[in-house]
Amino acid sequence: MKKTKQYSLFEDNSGPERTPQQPPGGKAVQSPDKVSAQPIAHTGPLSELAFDVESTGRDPLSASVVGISLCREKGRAYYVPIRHTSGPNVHKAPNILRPVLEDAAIPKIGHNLKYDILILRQEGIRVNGPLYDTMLASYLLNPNKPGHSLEDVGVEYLSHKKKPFTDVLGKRASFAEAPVDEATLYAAEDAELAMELKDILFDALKQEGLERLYFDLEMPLIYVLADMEEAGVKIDKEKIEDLSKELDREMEILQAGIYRIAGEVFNINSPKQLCKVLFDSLGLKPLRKTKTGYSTGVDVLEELAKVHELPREILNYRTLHKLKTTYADTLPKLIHERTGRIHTSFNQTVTSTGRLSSSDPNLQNIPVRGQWGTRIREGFIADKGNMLISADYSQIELRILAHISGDAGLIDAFRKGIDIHTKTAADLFGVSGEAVTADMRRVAKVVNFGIAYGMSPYGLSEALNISPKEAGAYIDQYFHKYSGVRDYIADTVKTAKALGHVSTMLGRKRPIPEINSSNANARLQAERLAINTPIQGTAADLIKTAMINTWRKLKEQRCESRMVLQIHDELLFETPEGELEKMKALIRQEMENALTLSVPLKVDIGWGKNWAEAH
DNA sequence: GCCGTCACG
DNA sequence: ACGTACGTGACGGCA
Repeated sequence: MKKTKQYSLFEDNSGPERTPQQPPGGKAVQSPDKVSAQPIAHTGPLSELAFDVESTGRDPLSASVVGISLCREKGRAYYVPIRHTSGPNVHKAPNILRPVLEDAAIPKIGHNLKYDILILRQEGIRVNGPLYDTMLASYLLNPNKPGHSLEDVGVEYLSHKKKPFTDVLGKRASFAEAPVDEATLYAAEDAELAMELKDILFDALKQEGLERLYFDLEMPLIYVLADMEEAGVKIDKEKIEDLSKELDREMEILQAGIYRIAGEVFNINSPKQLCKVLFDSLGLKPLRKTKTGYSTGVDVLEELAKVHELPREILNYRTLHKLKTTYADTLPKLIHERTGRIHTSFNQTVTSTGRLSSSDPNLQNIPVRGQWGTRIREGFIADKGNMLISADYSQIELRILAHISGDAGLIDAFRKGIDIHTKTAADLFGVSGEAVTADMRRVAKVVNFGIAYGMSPYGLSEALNISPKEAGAYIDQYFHKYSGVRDYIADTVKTAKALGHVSTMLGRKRPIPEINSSNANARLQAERLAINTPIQGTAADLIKTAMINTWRKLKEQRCESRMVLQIHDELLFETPEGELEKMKALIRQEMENALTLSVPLKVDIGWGKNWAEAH
């Protein structure tokens, strides 16, 4: 269907006519200081539009739009000031841009579009349509890179160094205070750069077979993540603050005990001072070194706890300190003044495997273990009249291992719904399923996890506190019983050596540069990455697919339920109580059928007034 | 700004 | 002989 709608972006000519400036050297960045100054879409349908938003502040839920830079063809970028000037056009600008940005038929080009989308929502503009995000394109082309800023990508693909932001900012408090002509030169550069990068990067995506992954998965996910970030999650401020005080009292007691046992007062949080106390004053044996001294990590202190009472108390203190400083003290301060909720950022271009990450704050590492973990999760609550639903994939990585390895025994076990750790234990110890003891199952569970990480006999021996020889025997027995897994690992490493990269089920690629290294350690490390990445990455592909499908269903069916968090194999929803039953069925349907594997997918669903109940 | 440590999957 | 399980982010200490 051919698009017939036409836009005259700046047909409102109520402002004074102005001749666009042509900067020296003919650099085609033009600087109208009024919205009406320069029509850039005066004829014909707009086939695509690169844009970039300049805003006040870094919080996309509070920042206002200072101006929007636009580019519809290479070499002609414009800046539309919105907060820079006063006058009749200032308030019209968003209204003139809205029909273009909201038109689902017009593709939008930009770098980190989720951010611009969220800021534009503060102006009441809801961006729609296909998104060509150059940051995501760069990420898919090489997820190993440490960063994908517009600066990074511009330098790599166009050898283009951006004008430093500090140049335009100078000593000014905000971009909005910069003279419009200066602001234009800076702002329009971003839109133009994204426009230029788009063709290069999207040609490369096609070349690399990453187009489907981009257009079917990562691009639609932008809208899902924007909604999740905007929704945020509610916490019970008083409950968490009370918890902080309680943790403080507990820590006081532990601290006093530690000083008494140690016979001196010192900073328990200083590994350096702790080393002096443990290894000098008390004369305990250091078990392991770090780059800077002796290790006081949890495994060392666990071992030392067998011969002295202090290490156990240090561990207890550290647990409370961690929970207090990272969660109990911090979360209440992050409640957004406008929404009353906590809003994380889901980062789509960070991990090497395809997973998301969460930051500012990280809501993917909220404590779950122990009584204190439960207490903190009780502080994550549903809004009035709502419930939280937690839906998590059961044994997802092992199911994916079963699928991609094609191992007959593993596939058979999952198809029959057999407890996989019990089954592995029976195979490792040569007993029947009924004869598997709790301890045998514990060992099998560690082996199952280790397999997906490419573990060594030594690694397993450390995890199980057994000898490397025994550990090696378990591994040999595992591969004897699960020869499909053994062959998968061998094939994956071989393929990685030949191609220099590994792939997930949906074609996501991760370069493994050290796979043929002459340095044995680097090579072995690379082999572990090669083994693990297709598993972890396919799990990421799967849950991202489920997120998009579920989100679309929620829209289609006009549900009020919202997806609020993703924690790698779990989705958290906030649901009006009246939608609870419908949602449980919908979520299960979408998550269990997101991809078709040779084994069934199983999703465990819980619900409640808070995250502890729902989990 | 790095390091060690530890919260999560 | 070697170091030793995959992926993250945030905190306090210290230079």
